[in-house]
Amino acid sequence: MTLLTLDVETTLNAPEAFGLAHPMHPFNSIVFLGTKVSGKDPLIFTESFSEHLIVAIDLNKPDFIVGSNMSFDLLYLLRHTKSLEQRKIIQSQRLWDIQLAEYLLTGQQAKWASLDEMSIKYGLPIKDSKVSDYFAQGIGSDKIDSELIIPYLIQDVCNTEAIAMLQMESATKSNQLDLFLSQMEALHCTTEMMFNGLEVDIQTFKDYTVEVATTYADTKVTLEKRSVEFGPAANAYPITDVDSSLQWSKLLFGGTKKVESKEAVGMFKNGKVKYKKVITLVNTFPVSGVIPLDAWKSEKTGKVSVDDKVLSIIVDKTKDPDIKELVLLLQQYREVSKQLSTYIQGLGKHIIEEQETARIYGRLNHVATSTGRLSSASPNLQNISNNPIKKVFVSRYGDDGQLVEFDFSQLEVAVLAHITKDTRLIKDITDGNDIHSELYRNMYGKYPDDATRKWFKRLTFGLIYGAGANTLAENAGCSYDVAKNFIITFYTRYPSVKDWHNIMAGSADKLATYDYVGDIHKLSRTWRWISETKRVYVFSEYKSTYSTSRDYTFSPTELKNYPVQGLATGDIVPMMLGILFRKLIDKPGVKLINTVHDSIMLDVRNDVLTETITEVRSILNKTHEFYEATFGIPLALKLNAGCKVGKNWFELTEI
DNA sequence: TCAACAAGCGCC
DNA sequence: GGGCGCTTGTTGA
Repeated sequence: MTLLTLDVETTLNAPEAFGLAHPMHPFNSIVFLGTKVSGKDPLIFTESFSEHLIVAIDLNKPDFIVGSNMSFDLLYLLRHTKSLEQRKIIQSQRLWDIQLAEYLLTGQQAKWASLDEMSIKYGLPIKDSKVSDYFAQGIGSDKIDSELIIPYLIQDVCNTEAIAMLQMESATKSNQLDLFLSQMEALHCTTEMMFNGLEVDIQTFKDYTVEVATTYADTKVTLEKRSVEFGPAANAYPITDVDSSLQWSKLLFGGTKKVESKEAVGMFKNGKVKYKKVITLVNTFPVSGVIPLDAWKSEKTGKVSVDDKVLSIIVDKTKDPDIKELVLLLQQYREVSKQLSTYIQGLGKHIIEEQETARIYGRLNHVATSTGRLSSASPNLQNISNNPIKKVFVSRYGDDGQLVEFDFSQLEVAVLAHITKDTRLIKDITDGNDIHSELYRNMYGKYPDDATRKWFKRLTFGLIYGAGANTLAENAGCSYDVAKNFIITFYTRYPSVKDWHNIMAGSADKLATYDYVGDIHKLSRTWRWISETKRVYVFSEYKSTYSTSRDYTFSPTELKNYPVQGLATGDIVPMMLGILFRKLIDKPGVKLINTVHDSIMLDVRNDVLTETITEVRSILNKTHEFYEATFGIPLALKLNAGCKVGKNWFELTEI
């Protein structure tokens, strides 16, 4: 086994808003590259970084390139390459990221494990903190004495290599290598996506900014005016900040306000009365006229929620037209304010303009979630509103290209069918039956219309996520009896789903053990469950909300959902990301640019559009074959992917 | 003054 | 009901 371990030290020149070390920022570059080949001494390079790496690959033919949080290093190295050929050599290698490996080995418990943390765990010497202190102060490697940084870098690569060796041994023992290798391929893919970034149309962005900012300003002024004018009761809580949910709660549902008054406490020698400022708490009048449910009250603060759901209930129930108008206005304000601050200003901060391009380079994280899903940050490109803001994301090829989005159809339901092996659910999905409509018919004897189906879907998803009848009713806005009846209908139609839910709950209770923290055992138990892909899930007991016989219980929702979410969007989608990466990386005019849980987005030049869509579709429709080839287990049903194409992310049409 | 927490809300 | 990340206001050291 030959490992080629690497670590880069870089400048920290990007503006604060980007994160000083942003690997795609033009102000940043590598200062030192440290490499180590198994059995040899480490080497330090101060120039021609990618060339040196390529020479090392060529000479040593490593089995793996090893690093910690490798996408960081790889993005720098890819940026430093001078040709596509050089990039291909780096990207042809297999990877072993010790941070990702640690995350998988610990059942997603070690999130963002640092090299220091791992060094301690694996019994290795940890480094002097002087260099880390400089980094913490925003001083880049170019400004640090190389006498100081070189030993630091050498120790890093040595520890990284040693950790990788121990992890490989461990992963082999636990039979997890298939999963690890698949996940490392996915890491290559997401690194490529981060490298490519998303092209932004600056003019569209500016126009949309003006539009939303205007609406925002108008709405805010009106809302402020109305909230001040408003006062059927003299002691209603005064709104001084329309962004404060606390103030709205006190206005709508009552609370306390501080009232300042003067109190005579005696007399000065000159005969004047001596006063003291006194602050008294006064109860304020609840203007909404709606009695809040206990469920709306925060457990920790006792505050009554004024989220959108509660506001809608007030709008429905209130008899006072002024209240209704005020609350509707608040809902409008909340919406436009979210758009402006999170999406317009938030995205704007991340645009990097260079020569002819304007791009957003977000981060796709592999070590952030409990289920193995990917997450996205800086900015989060997985929660962009489905509204015209998405028009700003366009093809980098301009009029000569299109954005293409592939979506797995009802992925989590299909994966539930696979896990539970429920024959009816497998048949429904395979035959293309709409499970929501079928369940509705089972319950009511007829098929639903479109609006009814849309409402009814919430019940299906709620159940898959593990909700009980109470929460189901609350969330879907139906009676407890309807929710209860739905659960019976679902479990009757798909009995193996019921069995599996019961088995998970029963096994957790039966097989859980008390872990030790130091030498004291924890009050709550832990259950480690290993999936067929050998991904480990860790379930812990929580303090019961209800007063049951036991103080701590497992969350049934976690037990029901982790395995489904994990297999679907933690194992299967990343596996396909890795496969697509290998198939598409050599193709001119095709760029992998983003993934949102069950979807994969490409930027494609028009001259290769048709062939690319045909190829990707055919690959994704063979997901079951890749699954069996990767994990040695047949998938109980075929997965299907849809495809949408368009000039921008908002205007995509199904093809 | 700053960091942590809470509320709220966007996506799958 | 599950999983995230970002923005704003609040709170408390």
